[in-house]
Amino acid sequence: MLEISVLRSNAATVKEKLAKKYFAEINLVDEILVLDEKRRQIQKETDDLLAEQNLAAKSIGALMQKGEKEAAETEKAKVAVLKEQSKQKEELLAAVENEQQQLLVRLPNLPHESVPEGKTPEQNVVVRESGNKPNLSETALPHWDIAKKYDLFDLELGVKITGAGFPVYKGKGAKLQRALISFFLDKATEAGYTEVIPPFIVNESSAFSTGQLPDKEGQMYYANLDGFYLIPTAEVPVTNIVRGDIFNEKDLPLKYCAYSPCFRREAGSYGKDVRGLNRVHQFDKVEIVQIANPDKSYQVLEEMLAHVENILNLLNLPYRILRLCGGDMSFTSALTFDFEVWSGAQKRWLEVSSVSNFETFQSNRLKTRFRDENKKTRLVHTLNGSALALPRIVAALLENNQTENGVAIPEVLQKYTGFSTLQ
RNA sequence: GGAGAGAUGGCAGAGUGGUUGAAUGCAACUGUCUUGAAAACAGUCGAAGGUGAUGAGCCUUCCGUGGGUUCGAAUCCCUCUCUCUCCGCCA
Repeated sequence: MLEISVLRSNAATVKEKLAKKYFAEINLVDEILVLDEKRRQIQKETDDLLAEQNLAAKSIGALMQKGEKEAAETEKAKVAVLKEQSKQKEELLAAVENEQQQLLVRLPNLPHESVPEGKTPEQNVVVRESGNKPNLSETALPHWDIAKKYDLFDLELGVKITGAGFPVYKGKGAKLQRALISFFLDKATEAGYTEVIPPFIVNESSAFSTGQLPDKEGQMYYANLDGFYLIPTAEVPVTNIVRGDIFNEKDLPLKYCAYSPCFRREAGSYGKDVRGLNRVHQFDKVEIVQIANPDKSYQVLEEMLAHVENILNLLNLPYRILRLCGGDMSFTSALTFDFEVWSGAQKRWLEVSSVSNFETFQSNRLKTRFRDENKKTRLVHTLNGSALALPRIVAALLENNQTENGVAIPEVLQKYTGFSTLQ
């Protein structure tokens, strides 16, 4: 949620930036500002009425003590009138505040100045490409066929148990999942992130604070009996750890990492793009989150990018980094970099990580602040990134490392898997 | 699931109708002292909104949530949520 103060002082700039994100309802900005004007006016009137009442109540108390009953009764009658007026004002105020909030919540975050122009994924900018694409023979198998060959995971079985998009990992395939999770968590811990195991279902407040609600309920599984949502990413519970908190400047940044399964309804297309592990409803992911001083958050973002890049290098996967264009960025993000790995048999790039700075968009909802050097409270910046999401990593590993004698496991993973080849 | 108790500032803990946004202690911050630190002493020390210059000051709101009673509520009444203790069930 954007800060109202930003709209107030920079309406023109805000509109320009929203246009860069291809936001369709730019007129909302003006509507909100009109409401804001109205809100403050009513606020003032309400406060004045309440102040009058408070004074009267005090004087009644004094009169009662002096035994001046009649004078007290006169005052009481006066207060009754004020009370009626202030009650009406308060109701009006609540209505206007609510209306303003409803509109404010619909504005996406403003893109950072470095965000490239563009509307579609094709216009994302490749920052760099690294690693060598494997030379696979024409008979190289896509990962779903490799999985079948070595019995690593079974999607049909998942259909029986749940439905499409819920893989059942088996044997060495399951072990590989566990190995990757441990490897990723160890790397994050080495980099100073505190490991947490959060709840995998969250309440409405949490889903609202990180920006999943309102409007994105379609992406999440919902346990309606309790009003809980299955998390689409660990970002939601982990970022909500700091909801409502005020930190000292010296305590920032806070660094958390967490493994979690992620549940996404992903109402969308079916077909070859979503075969195998390319897109599933439940998958595993290790997430890194930082709560940062706003003056340093872009350094933090760089650090997080370097962290993800390092892991991909260790896994020896060819990857590229994209700077997302305005039109392809998420609602909540100010700047996002996507990491894609090359999947040799499918011959396509697969997104395995998305690293973003949300600036104050989430913290404004979370009410997460810190005290700066002048003891003033300021909103923190929140950042997060996948480090990493497993299914497409597995897809790329299987495809790129396939040989006639099985699939070679990257050396860094072998101490976690306990085997060097999948066969 | 049943019975009881409770929810106050970063923490602990007073406060049961009238300058109480809230005693006191601890923590924290600033200063004095000290070669430095500690100790001691003095002071400061919640948040949000409005108004003002993003200052001072002033006003409003907030003592789990939402309602109610009253001229006036942290304090009384109701709702909900959560926590704790005991019992039951259970990985």
